[in-house]
Amino acid sequence: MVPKKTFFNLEEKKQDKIIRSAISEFTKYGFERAKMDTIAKNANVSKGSMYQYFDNKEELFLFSVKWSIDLFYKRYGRYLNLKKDMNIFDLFYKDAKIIWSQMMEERDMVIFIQDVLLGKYKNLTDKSMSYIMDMVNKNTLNMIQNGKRNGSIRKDIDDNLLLIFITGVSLKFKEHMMNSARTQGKDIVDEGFEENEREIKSMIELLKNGMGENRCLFR
Amino acid sequence: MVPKKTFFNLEEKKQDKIIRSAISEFTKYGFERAKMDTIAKNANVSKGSMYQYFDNKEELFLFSVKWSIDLFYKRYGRYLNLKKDMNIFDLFYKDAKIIWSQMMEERDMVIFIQDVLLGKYKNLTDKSMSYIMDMVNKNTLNMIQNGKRNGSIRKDIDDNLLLIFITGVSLKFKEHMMNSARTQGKDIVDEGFEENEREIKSMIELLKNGMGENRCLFR
Amino acid sequence: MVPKKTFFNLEEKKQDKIIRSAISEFTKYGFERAKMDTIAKNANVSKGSMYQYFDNKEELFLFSVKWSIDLFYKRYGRYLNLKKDMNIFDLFYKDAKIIWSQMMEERDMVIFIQDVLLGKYKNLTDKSMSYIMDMVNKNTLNMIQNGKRNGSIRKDIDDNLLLIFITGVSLKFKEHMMNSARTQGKDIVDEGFEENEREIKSMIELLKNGMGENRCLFR
Amino acid sequence: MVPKKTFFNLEEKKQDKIIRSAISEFTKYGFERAKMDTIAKNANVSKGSMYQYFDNKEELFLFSVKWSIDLFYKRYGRYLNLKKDMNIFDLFYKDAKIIWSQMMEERDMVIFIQDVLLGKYKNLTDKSMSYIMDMVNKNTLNMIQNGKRNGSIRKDIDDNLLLIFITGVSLKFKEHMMNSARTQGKDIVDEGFEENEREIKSMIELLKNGMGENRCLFR
DNA sequence: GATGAATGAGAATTCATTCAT
DNA sequence: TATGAATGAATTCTCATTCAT
Repeated sequence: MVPKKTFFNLEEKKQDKIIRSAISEFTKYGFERAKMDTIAKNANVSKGSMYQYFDNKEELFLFSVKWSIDLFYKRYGRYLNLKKDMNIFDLFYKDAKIIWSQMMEERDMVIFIQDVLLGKYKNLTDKSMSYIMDMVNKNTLNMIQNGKRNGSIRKDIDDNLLLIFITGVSLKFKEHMMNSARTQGKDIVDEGFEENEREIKSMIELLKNGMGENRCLFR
Repeated sequence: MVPKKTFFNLEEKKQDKIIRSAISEFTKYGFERAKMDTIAKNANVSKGSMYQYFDNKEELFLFSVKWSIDLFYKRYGRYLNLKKDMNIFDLFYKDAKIIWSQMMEERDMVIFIQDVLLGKYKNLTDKSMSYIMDMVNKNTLNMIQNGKRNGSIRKDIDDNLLLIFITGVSLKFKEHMMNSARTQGKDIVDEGFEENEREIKSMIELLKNGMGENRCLFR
Repeated sequence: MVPKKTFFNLEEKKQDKIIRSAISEFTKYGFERAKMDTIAKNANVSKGSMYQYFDNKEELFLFSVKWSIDLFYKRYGRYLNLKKDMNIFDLFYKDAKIIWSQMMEERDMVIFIQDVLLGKYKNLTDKSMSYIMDMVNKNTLNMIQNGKRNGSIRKDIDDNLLLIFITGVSLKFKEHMMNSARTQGKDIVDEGFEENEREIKSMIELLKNGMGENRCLFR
Repeated sequence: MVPKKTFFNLEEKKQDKIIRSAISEFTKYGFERAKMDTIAKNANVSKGSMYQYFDNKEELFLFSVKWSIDLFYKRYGRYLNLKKDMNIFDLFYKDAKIIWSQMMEERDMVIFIQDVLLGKYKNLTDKSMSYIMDMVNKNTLNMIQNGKRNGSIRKDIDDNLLLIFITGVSLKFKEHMMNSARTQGKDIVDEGFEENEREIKSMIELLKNGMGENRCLFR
């Protein structure tokens, strides 16, 4: 998962270009059909150079995953963070909004991460996948525990089941949003978001109060 | 997606063996790395024959998907069916139980279907994937509409969002169960199920009433 | 060192052609520079087929070695054999004669074996080289022990040193003969052999009685 | 075979280091698999610099050969030299002893030279190999002629055959010693030599008097 | 002179698919 | 129909050599 140092000697801009080229190719074609040659060319780099940076295609892939997650958190982590009084439902809201806005400028990366999380590359990532899952889950688990403490989350259900519950909804919902974004193209941006916002809120409502009918009306 | 008639001329047992061999290979290695040769050998069939039954690897894959779904419904469909008064939560319960018991004898197929549903083969299945998704979603959507009608599901939220909601939880939860089954090995069967049953019920509770704290106690 | 069974399914003629092509290529260019493609083409076989017969270039090489030795012994072994009363000097004589005549029809193979014995492929063969060395040395060692017993070889010197002594001379002398054969082309055959015979006899004289001056004249 | 003058501008120490690094690499991996990069790194020199010193890998190799021989003769030549009354058997003795002691401190170089002499690099060296062979053979041939003149070597056998005879034994025997040295590690030094000395003397005995039984006892 | 990043020609190897028997 | 040998396009990966700094 670690590129050779030669990679880190490159200008950051170039590093960027290479990884983005890789991400784009992997997302488009999957791991096997992705060609090193194409990745190289799209990054304006020679095939040979790629092998000075990475031992092989798998290294490149694994590092692309790490890079994506890291970048995502570096960029958007602060939005997600984690004020004492923030609860998991706000997090879901913010998270969804971020994903949505991200889809506008970083669609490749977002889709790539989504694919990874959905297990599209299971065979490859099982090894080092823990890295991402840990990162993602730790945060959520934290929120859940906070929520239990401050009374916004019910205490009678195991943390891990709650994690599965929210993660499941979250993944599928992100996928749904991404499909919308994909379909709508890059132009929608704001108008698109209104409709979207309504959906996000509905989802949060479901997370909070479930889909059963006779829920408390006064809430 | 349609094998040649030669395939259907085979004894059913042989058809079975071939598809199961394919499923196992695809699950283990993904589409690209799956080898026709290995699939053939594991089915005690010659490589050449495979091409008398299927035009190419993709056909084989696509048919394997169809076959899996069909078999699944043939076998377990009656359990899922669809009495007028059954609600989606009962469905979830049954579904989960089935998956669990299925993992014992048909783990390859179950995992394969799960992978397909999670989008691992998106690139391939986009074309004809609709087939399954339709089948699965139509059912669920039906239930949702039923539920709304008979008062077990809230009416203020869009059908499709409810679909996403329940599907998301369902997928992730199945994955969780499958991992448990995998870890525990084939021997657990019954003991394993007690713990499992508790989890299923917790999940249904969450689906129904959400994870928020101040839910109505009188329910 | 073992080809896949597919190789042995081939007509013996074809097997022959393939290995001879390999031997010729290895001898001409050494292991690294030898191209699978060329070997395949010269054997009227496709590159892909080569990999149905052998796992990789190294397997092919290793098997070529084994094949050469085996063939050599199958063909000429009987000449070398090993009558009770044959002594090592006769063996040397026969051996040299065989090499010489072999150079006429099997020059590639002979040169190849010679190269292997001389250690040209040391890096590759160290692993399984034992096979040949054993074969060659066991025979010679036998002769030496026989010789000691029947009084044609001095007993005051360690078997292994005698082995080194005779092997050293033998290798270098074969090389010398091969160079002659190479230089003279294929036409010499018989005339060439007269001169050759004189040399062989000189060598045996040296092996027997050494190069010191005051050797016993009555011998 | 001639490095660029830039090479000779280097401190002698550095020249040394570079060539030794090359020798070590060539010996370990053979010419093709030897990497310029590794050679450079082990000599604490940049890959680019290597190409300021040598036109290409082959030049480097060829010069390494020359350098080895020259060094060998510079260091040990005086021991070998060539007093009027020295005979070839003394030479063999000295030679062997030197090799043995050399194996202790210059094992890389010794092995390298041995490989060259055995023809491991035949394809490469054929061109300029004459340089070494000439050097080595001229000496030996001289000795032989001396020996014939002063009565220590029989006159009835052709010089070149005698050359082959002694060279063959010599090469194989050196190889044998080198293997011993390799096996025993660097610590043996003196104890190892006793056993060794016996072997050397046996070899000379064989060279002088041959391996035949009924040699003259009065000698 | 020194450096090490960049290059790309070249080779090994893989495997879906074809096809003669 | 069944077989499995044959094929070659396609791809990964290597490394000597060049060249800008």
